[in-house]
Amino acid sequence: MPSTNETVEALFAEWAELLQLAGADAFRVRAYEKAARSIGGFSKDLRDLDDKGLRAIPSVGASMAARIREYLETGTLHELEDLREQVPAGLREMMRIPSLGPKKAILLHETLGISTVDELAGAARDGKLRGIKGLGQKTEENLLRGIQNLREHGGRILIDAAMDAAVGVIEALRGLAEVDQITYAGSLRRMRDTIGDIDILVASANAAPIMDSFAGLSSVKEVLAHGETKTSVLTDTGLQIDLRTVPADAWGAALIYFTGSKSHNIKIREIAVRRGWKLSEWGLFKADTGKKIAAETEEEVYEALGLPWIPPTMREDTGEIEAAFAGTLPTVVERRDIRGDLHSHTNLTDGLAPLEEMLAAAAAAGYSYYVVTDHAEGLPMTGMDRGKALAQRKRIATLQKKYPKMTILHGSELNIAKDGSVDYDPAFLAGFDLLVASVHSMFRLPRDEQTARIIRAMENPFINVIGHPTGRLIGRREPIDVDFESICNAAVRTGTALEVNSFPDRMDLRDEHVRWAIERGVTIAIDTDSHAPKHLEHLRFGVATAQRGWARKTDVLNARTLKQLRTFVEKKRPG
DNA sequence: GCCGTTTTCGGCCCGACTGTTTTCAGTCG
Repeated sequence: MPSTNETVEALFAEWAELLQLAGADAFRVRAYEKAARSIGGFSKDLRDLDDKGLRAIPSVGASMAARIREYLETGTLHELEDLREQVPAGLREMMRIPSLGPKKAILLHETLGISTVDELAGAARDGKLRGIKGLGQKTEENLLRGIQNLREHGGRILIDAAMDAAVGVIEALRGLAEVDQITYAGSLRRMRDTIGDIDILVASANAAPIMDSFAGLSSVKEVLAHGETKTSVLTDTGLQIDLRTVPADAWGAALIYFTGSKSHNIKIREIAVRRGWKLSEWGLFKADTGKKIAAETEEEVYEALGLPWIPPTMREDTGEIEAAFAGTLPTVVERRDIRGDLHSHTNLTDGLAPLEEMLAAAAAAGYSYYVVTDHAEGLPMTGMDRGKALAQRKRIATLQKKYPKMTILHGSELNIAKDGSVDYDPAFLAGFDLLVASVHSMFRLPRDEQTARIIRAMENPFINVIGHPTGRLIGRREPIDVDFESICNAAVRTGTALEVNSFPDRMDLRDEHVRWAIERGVTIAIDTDSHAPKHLEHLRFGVATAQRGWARKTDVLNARTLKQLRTFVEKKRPG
């Protein structure tokens, strides 16, 4: 469900790339990039803003505001259309190849007439790149390898796979005598829902042996760069891992730098520059004398800049720096705030483990309550029926005796039909403690129908949580098309929570939706949708997604006590 | 193209590494 803001963000980002390829001034390009990000992260719908409101968006001036207005009124951007005519679309595609930026793309286009990735691959194979100034044999090899890798792996991986790879490297290197500290940084530390490459940071006074060990790991297929403080490799699964080393006394500055995001870093560096300082991965220094001001910990560096420590998940330059200065940076929800899971399965339906094992895992996680929500009769493939549901409820009552500290609740994940109705009748629904309802089919309904369908489900007094609200499967299925604003309003009006599903290929709601939702007063539920005991560990991804959406503990239904949770359910039910 | 506890014009983040250079441009994060 691309919102207007997301659509305009994508258009401006494309505009920035096309400007680069048209040879425009670099600062002008950056202005478009900044505006794109700023619009994408803005919490009000562009359609609801007048010209003054548009210009209040950071990095949007008179010119950008006029263009946004043009798009809102005509559905098109005539200058962008002109640029598209001027610059072959294939050149943008070519810039996805590592080591190929706008300058080389232009050079290849102007000298050889190359305007697609395929043409480039052909030209490189035929040796046609030789002899062009600035391009040698090595460049030719790198481009061919880059194209192959792009075709085989095509970009980003899910966060759990990235985490496994990062932890693997860390475990392999942690034991080296030269390693003082080691951790992952980059988009993995910020917990974006997909990860492009992995950044590992090491504190050490003697980097060379670490670099060599890293380059020699058995999973390394190819060493892309091997310098004194930085080594980049490609693993056998096509994943790029960058290792950087810094002295221990620069750890904090380096961690900030390598955690990013890039735009967050740029903004705090600008703050440093305005004070006559210079911030880099080596520390915060006085620009004139080079005297060190701070470097050892993240807290010290932020404090020197006049800022509180900002959680990595919030470092996206979507207003966190301004909020930090104003003292309004929210204290975001933490893993330890979560008291239970509201969405889980067993092998009674499509889970992989029996009830006993799921409960044991939940108790081990320290939960004070846990809701078992197997699918309902509306999904025939699961073979569920009312008798089985009631039998499960009985078993739960028996098993409850084993868990004095954890209350086991009986729920179900209902299926939302095309018209918004769900499984079972009200009398049967009333027998459950808590109910999740989710879309499992008809993902391509028109926006009006899809929105009405979800809202009707929320109006059902027995439904407490909408599971994976947009239905996306990252890389495999687009989110359903709904009017998210209306969904949020209905969620607040009906007392229904929207789920942040922690499953790595869902992450749904996603970060931006969470931010929109909580700004509108929506209660969210951070669930794992576990189908096996080990899936309970995915909770941290959901918590991180909620943090990325600036959710506080008070915004989260399952950060509340059991009594408060029951009140939330009872308040909606009739009678 | 944006923006202003220096400014409505003249700035705009910083450093590592590669490749093809013989002093640096391009790319990346």
